[in-house]
Amino acid sequence: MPTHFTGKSRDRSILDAYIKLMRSSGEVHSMLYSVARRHDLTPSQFGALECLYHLGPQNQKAVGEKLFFTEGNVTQVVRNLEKRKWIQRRRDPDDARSIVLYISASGKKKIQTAFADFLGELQSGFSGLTDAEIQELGRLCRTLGLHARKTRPGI
Amino acid sequence: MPTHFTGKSRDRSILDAYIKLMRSSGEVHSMLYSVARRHDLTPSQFGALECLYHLGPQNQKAVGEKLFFTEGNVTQVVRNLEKRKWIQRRRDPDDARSIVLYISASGKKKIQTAFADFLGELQSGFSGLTDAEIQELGRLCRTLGLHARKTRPGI
DNA sequence: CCAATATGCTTTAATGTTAAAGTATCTGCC
DNA sequence: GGCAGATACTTTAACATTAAAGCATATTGG
Repeated sequence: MPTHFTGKSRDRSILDAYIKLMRSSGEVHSMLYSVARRHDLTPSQFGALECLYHLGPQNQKAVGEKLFFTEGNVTQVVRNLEKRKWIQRRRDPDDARSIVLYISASGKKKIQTAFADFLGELQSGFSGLTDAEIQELGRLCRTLGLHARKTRPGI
Repeated sequence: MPTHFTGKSRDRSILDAYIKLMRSSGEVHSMLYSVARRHDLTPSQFGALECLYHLGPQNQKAVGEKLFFTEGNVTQVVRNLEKRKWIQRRRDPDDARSIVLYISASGKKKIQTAFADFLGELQSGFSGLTDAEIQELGRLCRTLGLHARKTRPGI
């Protein structure tokens, strides 16, 4: 959202930072999109596989929360991953409502390759920043994210 | 994309910053989403109206580039805005291929209200950061965005 | 124990987005 | 002038996402 808003100084800084935040995250998302595409995945599938790969088996609810999916969306993404044999779904013996997701051997292989590819792209993307700047960016985003979440109505 | 990746130090910083960037931008996008929804707009419609409001009449191509829409998507968003009488579309007399978009009086009113609402949310979201931090965040995002874009294949 | 409510997931319909192919117009080069 | 390629937009089909309603199972309070 480009803007020529001319208001109070802090408001201008906020809008400016907002635009740059959304632009940069958009660019980075484009990277993920093109990497995922190259490996025959959607960004959502990539995220879900990565989540199961690095964090271990979890139920759909947990995956959905981590990736900001809506409930119905998790069902869809997970169904497609199962169709491709990259994950397995098993009823949780302790809670019959819940379905636990396990990444398969082929799923691991798929995400390992795709993830390495993505990391390579990220390295290029972040190449203009020093280590200290990268950490500072992380810190600022974290603070922003927490406040934004707290502020959001209905959560 | 949450991760427990354990690799080289810089890689870890990059992935950590990446996650926080995407989380915070996601939260901020949720703000836009809920504000837009409250005003009976989609985020895309909000963006397009804001663009025409603050930057003046432009053709569809220009709007699409600024908002990262695909061509087909611009057509759709703009058609819906015209249906609601918030914009007008006029052939460019100097280039018959091009259609220039003008925001209408009711469109202005709509975006003024919605934009003020959104700015209020942004102020809350950024309330945890000092002016200097906000500017630093903007600077870091800008650098990242430029590098990421340059890096992206096929642009 | 039972009823009321909450939770985890699925289904559905509406909508948004994308990529690719198509149409009309313009520009540059011979 | 006229052809070849570029440009601005539209259309289409496939797919992703959302909200809302529905279903089965768990949990809580009487």
